[in-house]
Amino acid sequence: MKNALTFLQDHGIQPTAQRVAIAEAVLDNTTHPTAEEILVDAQKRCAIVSRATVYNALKLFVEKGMLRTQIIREGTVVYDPNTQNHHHFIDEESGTIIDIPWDWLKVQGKQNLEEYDIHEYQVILRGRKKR
Amino acid sequence: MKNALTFLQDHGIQPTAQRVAIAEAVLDNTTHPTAEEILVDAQKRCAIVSRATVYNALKLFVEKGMLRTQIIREGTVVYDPNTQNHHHFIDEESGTIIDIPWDWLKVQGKQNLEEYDIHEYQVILRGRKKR
DNA sequence: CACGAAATTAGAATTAATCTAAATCTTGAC
DNA sequence: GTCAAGATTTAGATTAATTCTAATTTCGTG
Ligand SMILES: [Mn+2]
Ligand SMILES: [Mn+2]
Ligand SMILES: [Zn+2]
Ligand SMILES: [Zn+2]
Repeated sequence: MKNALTFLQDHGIQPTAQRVAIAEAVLDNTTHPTAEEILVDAQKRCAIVSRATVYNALKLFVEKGMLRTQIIREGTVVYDPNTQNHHHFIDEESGTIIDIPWDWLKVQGKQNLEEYDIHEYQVILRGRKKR
Repeated sequence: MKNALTFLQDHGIQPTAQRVAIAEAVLDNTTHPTAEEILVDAQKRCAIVSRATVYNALKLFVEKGMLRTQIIREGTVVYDPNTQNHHHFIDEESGTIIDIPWDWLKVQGKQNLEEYDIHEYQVILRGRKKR
């Protein structure tokens, strides 16, 4: 369980009440929430937080490397507190996005991509989670 | 070079002038165009085509298996006439999306995903194309 | 030709995200 | 302690992708 206040300070971010509430809403959240979902959660943490502030703060958190965005859902960006390399499984029934540990999968054949300078990659899997 | 008229008929789609223009705009287009880009292209092919018809037709083409959508660009869906399994490389400078042949890469370790029923997957690579 | 179904359309509506410009905090220099 | 400069927050306007609506046009068939 990450301490939001410490986490903000460690990333050189001025910790305001709003930013702490937003950080708490997203840092331990493994569901890959949208900005709107983070807004709703942050507002429950008894702070006065506007939509604009949530967008501003999330953009800042991404710039500072606290979070990443993932382009994985149609129509909306999702935020990911897992900044390590990892893959994603998307449940086609529910839309749930699940982290897959980096070392569960091995991608071979990248020597075929000599003309490409690869900065990062991931496997995106779609299907149904059993049971 | 695919014949748009024949292609529509083969997929059981009534070939109207608008649909032919839209199909011509997208079928040989390897750039992963957006609906808006397809609209502009289709309108050049001297047909009267509205934005609503482009969205209607693209949705139909996807339902009929002529095209796929890819969730790969922020803020907008892109259309892909390549319906075979393949991977994608995204040039971070230009935003260009490039098809990577399926057999260039091998994903190993899927036995770690026994709890998941995988319907499809792809590798998404980001970086810079050299030269 | 006539008629019902299919297709097309302009524009309204919806939604995610960004922008604007004013109000409110912080902070550090004095 | 005071206060200006800069940082932060905000409501509401704006933009952009997409969908919806309801009216019009076109098509296929008898
Ligand atoms: Mn979500
Ligand atoms: Mn494009
Ligand atoms: Zn993730
Ligand atoms: Zn493709």
